[in-house]
Amino acid sequence: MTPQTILVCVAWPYANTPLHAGQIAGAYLPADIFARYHRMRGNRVLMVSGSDAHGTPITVRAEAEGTTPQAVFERNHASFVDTFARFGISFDLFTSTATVNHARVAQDMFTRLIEAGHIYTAEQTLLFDAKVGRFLPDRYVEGVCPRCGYDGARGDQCDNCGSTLDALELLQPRSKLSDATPEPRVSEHFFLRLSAFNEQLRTWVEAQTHWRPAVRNFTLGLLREGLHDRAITRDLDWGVPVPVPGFEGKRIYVWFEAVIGYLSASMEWAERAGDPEAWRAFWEAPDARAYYFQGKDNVPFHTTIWPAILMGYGGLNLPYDVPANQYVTMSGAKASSSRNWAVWMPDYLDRHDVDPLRYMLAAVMPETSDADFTWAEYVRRNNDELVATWGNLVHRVLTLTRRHFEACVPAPEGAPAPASTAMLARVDAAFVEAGRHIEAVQLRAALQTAFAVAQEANRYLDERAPWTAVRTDRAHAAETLATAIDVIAGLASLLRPFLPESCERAWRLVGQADAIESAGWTRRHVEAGTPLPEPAPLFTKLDDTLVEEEESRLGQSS
RNA sequence: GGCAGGGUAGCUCAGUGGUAGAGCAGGGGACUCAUAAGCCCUUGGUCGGCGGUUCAAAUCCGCCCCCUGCUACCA
Repeated sequence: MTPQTILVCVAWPYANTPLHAGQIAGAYLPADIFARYHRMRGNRVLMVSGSDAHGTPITVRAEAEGTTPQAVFERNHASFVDTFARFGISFDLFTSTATVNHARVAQDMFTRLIEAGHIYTAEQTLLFDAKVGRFLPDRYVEGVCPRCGYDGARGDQCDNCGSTLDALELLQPRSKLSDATPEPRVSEHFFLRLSAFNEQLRTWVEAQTHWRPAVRNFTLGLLREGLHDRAITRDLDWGVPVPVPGFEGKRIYVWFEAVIGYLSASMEWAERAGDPEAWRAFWEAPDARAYYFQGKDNVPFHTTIWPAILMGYGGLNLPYDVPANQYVTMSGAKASSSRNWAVWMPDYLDRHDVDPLRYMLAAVMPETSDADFTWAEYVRRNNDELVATWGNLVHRVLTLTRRHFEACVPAPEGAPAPASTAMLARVDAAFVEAGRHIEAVQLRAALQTAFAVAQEANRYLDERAPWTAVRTDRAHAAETLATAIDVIAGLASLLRPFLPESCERAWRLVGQADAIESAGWTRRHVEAGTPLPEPAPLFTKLDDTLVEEEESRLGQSS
């Protein structure tokens, strides 16, 4: 089979707070599992993302802290890089939108879209906060709702009556940044002619029948209503400068500029790899596929705006799939930075192992609906599933083999038992089935497929009872244990996209010295006579007191 | 309000026309290699509500209720 070319694009985290487990489950973990699988298959994979350095919330946060946007960005970017490294998110490049390269690529795209007539200028009346000297996004204006009189409506919407508002309509408006009364000012901005792409997008999306229903239907809904042209520049000083004379004080707006990061990061990767043209294989080859992993809040940007930009620019591949996840809630409530309602990744990684969380998040991955994270469920899944089903399988087989067969893989005599042949066939079938699930980005199902094999292997062992057979029929026990070791080697590969660290250890425990991925996406046969090291448990059983300790951290001000 | 997704066993969820499923929790049992793990059996559900189509509906249609998200200048 000829290798496929797979571009794995992952949402650009906003560099104003550290990452929490919900973001990991929404985009980074599924992307990583998907990329690791395709690499094991021998496919050509490029997985990129980076920190989104720009945008008003970063400047607001910098002011609140008495520091600079640059400092806020740098601190959180360093935190992201550290989290991904420790959590095993295997980016080929994790960069940022603060690079010279990114600014150049974004400006080039901006310029080319102007030349092609897809971007035009128009005047806009916006609210301006004279006290902080800044134009205000609608969300940063509060006031009295003109519909219901509620005092506390935001510039975009009234939470009391649900009306969609225009910030200019608010009575007694006040700036959330300074409490000043904002004043309307006229400013000239660039607009992306999204409306012109509406029908082209609709035809395209209708053909994407492999997309998740939530993503496709939602997008078709947007297109049915009709896209509006959007302003893509802002009166800010933090961001990528508008590359047009007379607009020196303005910046390209983040959502237009950040999605271009997928392309600029691919180019940066190619440059660093010493082959500056290497990105083209992922972006220009007709059979290359691009997958965009992210949370549901980012769907419109990846199914309408970014494709429209690509259509306008020309010559680059549109997304093949946008497997957006729903949200992971924390003990029933939406994750929130301000209320400290989240599992913060740097904290988690300081206190716990990586794979139990990767397992938990993959097992409840919110592929079709929101999923809930509780520490009780985390402990249960660790103890009942990782430790008891998979870890114990490895441990019982290896301790038994070590004790009775001189710490080497036993040599079976004669033809294998039908039950053993069936067991190995089950493992082989699981590679096909799990692979099919992963390629369809149904990762929960793929993990279940692998775990069903571990359960089956425990059943197989109980039926064959090698601990009894070893006293009466040594050849029978030898054959069973040799088979079980092959099953473990297979499971180590099957589970490795999900649990890279512990699968690496399992691989060593069955006497393998090479890299686990060199076996590819197949079961490796472990040769008779292979020496086995002293077995050590793959996972640690957790105490229930952990639940209380961790839950007490939720909602506390840190 | 509009749009989208979801509402199935105590919990977490699978199941898109043909006699309701899995894991965990609860109950019982045989075993003993293993981190008292694993294995077998079992209790448990008017599939959100009402109506309709059909020989047959968790599944298709209509209305309603509840949860989540989006609603375009937060990204």
